[in-house]
Amino acid sequence: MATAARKKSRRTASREARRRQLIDATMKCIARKGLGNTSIGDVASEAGLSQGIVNLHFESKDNLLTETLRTLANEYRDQFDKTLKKAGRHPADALRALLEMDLKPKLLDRQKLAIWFAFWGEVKSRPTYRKICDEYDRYYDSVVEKLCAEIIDEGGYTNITAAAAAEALTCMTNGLWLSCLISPQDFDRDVGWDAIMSYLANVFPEHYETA
Amino acid sequence: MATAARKKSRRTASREARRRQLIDATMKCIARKGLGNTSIGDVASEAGLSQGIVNLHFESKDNLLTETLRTLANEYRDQFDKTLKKAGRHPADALRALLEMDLKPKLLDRQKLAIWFAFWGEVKSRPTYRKICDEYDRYYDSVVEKLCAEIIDEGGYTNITAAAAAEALTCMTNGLWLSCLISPQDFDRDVGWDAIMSYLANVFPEHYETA
DNA sequence: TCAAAAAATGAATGAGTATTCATTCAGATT
DNA sequence: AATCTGAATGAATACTCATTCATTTTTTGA
Repeated sequence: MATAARKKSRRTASREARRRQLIDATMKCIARKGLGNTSIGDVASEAGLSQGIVNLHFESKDNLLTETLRTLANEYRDQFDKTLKKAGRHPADALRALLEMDLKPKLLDRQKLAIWFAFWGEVKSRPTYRKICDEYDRYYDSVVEKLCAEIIDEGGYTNITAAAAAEALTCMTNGLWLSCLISPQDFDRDVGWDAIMSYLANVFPEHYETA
Repeated sequence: MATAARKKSRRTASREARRRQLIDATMKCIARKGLGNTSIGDVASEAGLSQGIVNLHFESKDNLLTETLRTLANEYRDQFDKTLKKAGRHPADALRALLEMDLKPKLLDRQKLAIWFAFWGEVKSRPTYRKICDEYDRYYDSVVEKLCAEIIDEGGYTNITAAAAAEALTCMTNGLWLSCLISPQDFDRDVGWDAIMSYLANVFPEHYETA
């Protein structure tokens, strides 16, 4: 009947599913409109839900944004750990796999990058964001530095310290993200990969070959 | 008399001086409160002027922000050009000087970094910001790549292309900026410099020595 | 010295937005 | 079927903020 036709098929979902749905909507909005111009109303309508839904599930906008950053960071860490586990025992292979991961389309898409940079852009004025980013970064740095140390040990390299190599590599990937964001036309994944691989080949010649 | 004592010594300034004053105030606000939370009122009171002053001199907030980004970018380019000019003819010296400049306290302070990242964070949703950043970046990249090409030519290096070396170096400095922003406690200018120098020493061994 | 022009002010306007909450509704329980 | 529960709604509230503009202050130059 008339009512059936009008029925909007409204559904209720579990708390966790709704929160995740709203976080996904938030990410889309941030990528499209920027962090500063994303309103709670935007998020709700992106999710196809009503005005009050965000405060119902997250209490405040602040909270929603913090949880969004955490979710983003967790996704990255999961990728990181999965890559590390799959890569096997050889430190040189593991390191290569991690760097490759950073350039894989899945991570290196402008949508996701825009969200990372949106949060990084507020790091100075929002201590919470800084702390979250810092916490995760420390972990990646320690893993990469350890891998470099093992490679240096294996190869008996004296040309470089593990700290310097790790710093160089992590900075390079972060810098590539910025290039991709700012010059998408011009950005070439292969040139990026060449830059990283030629670094490895020059610094750890026993472990990596020039392309 | 009474009026003289009360006189607030209000002054009018030249159009250019006022604009510059307001841009400086904008930068301070962005560093302190973030781009999204900086209001026109904040800027005005940071400058010690009245509510309507920004629209009087810039017509709109959008305009003020765009002009602020341009000013920031111009400042960087001036530094860049001055460094290049002062560095002399040898490409290896010029390259080292440019990289050193990126790590100098003057540029590498969190105040300024916060502003850069604030704008980068909006690049995806504000095409104008992207275009401005892109325009300047292209120039730096071309200079650095040319220097690398000259060094490669001089040294007869076959281990790397100029494009890959330039990409690696510019990415590294940008990545160092991010480290400095996110982990200021932990960040060590010397480790950053080591990372860059060890790269140069390994890739262009005829031109740079290990520290 | 004084009138016209320019600069600056700050109150008023109106659009937008986070948050609240009384009400509605879908689905589970009895 | 009747009742209950918590999810979801969306209008109302109480802000904040960009922009406008009538008015005041300062500068200019005749």
